[in-house]
Amino acid sequence: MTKSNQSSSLTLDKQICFSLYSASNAMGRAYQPLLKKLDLTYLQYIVMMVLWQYSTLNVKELGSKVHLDSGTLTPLLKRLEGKGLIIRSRSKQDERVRIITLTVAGLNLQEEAQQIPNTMLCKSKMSVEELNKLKQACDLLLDNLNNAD
Amino acid sequence: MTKSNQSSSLTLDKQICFSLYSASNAMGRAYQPLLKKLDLTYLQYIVMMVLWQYSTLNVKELGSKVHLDSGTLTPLLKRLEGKGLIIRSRSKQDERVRIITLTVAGLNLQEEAQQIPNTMLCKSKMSVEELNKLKQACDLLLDNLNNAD
DNA sequence: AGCAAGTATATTGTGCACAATTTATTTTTA
DNA sequence: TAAAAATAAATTGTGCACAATATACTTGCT
Repeated sequence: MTKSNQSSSLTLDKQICFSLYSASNAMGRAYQPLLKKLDLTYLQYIVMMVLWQYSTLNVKELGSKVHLDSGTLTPLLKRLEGKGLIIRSRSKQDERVRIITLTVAGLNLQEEAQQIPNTMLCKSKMSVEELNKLKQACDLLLDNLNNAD
Repeated sequence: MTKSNQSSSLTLDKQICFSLYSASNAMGRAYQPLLKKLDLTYLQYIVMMVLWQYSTLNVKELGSKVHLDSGTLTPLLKRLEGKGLIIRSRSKQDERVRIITLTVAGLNLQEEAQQIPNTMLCKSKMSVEELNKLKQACDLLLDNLNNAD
């Protein structure tokens, strides 16, 4: 009576999460040469994208959109401020709240980013249909894990 | 003639890669309470899993299995050695090569990890079929990005 | 043999992620 | 209205990821 070689055995090739993790790392590496031209990291690019869409947000609103907290965002936002892409001001109504606003330079950077999604689509060598199925599965998993029992 | 609201517009909800990235982060967070009992991080758990399967490997072989290089693995392996789970010896034939071997304590840890895959399966609230499709899509994407033009 | 090229691992430096704690401010409630 | 609870953001400390470089050793070439 042995426990090995069952369906849930501890071998790397059966680990769904490890495939997810490796694909996510590979994705980050694939973005890097494209983002180098904009002098952004992947997460900085994501945060800029949120700001291109919403113009102004506080740290909590931003964090809920990107699923990250101030421990990650505060130093990142300081770096974006250092590059002159955003301004970190405080709310007059509630002094606890940091308001993040795009600068003109930050807004103008959007133009340089226009080609990135299509370039990444090509790199993936997958169809839009396949990728959308992948996205839906990831979104479902994220939801299920975040709303745990 | 505006560029906004095209199919490849720069909005977060259309980013497949961001869903992948967020799901991968959420996965790591979900593992953490389970791995805390073994005093392992997610990547340490993955490396131990490879060693439970192969018993002994050098850094390059290990790196090719987990898709990571010595910059990530060397400090991680030193930590596992510090916990008494592995031994980092050198090859007699080729002094450049580090040979990683399980200790008895490292081998015995496998038993405590047996329930983790099933616990994670429950947390995902997804079917094995859905998860396998997700895994296949991730594996394909990883392959396509790694074997770039 | 001697040296150039190649290989395996280690090191360095930057930037996430995240848990845990702290600080500052606001709101609630006794 | 003063203390308690709640909230927003910042800080601290650990451990990845990864590019770039360095070190040490081995192999191939002449």
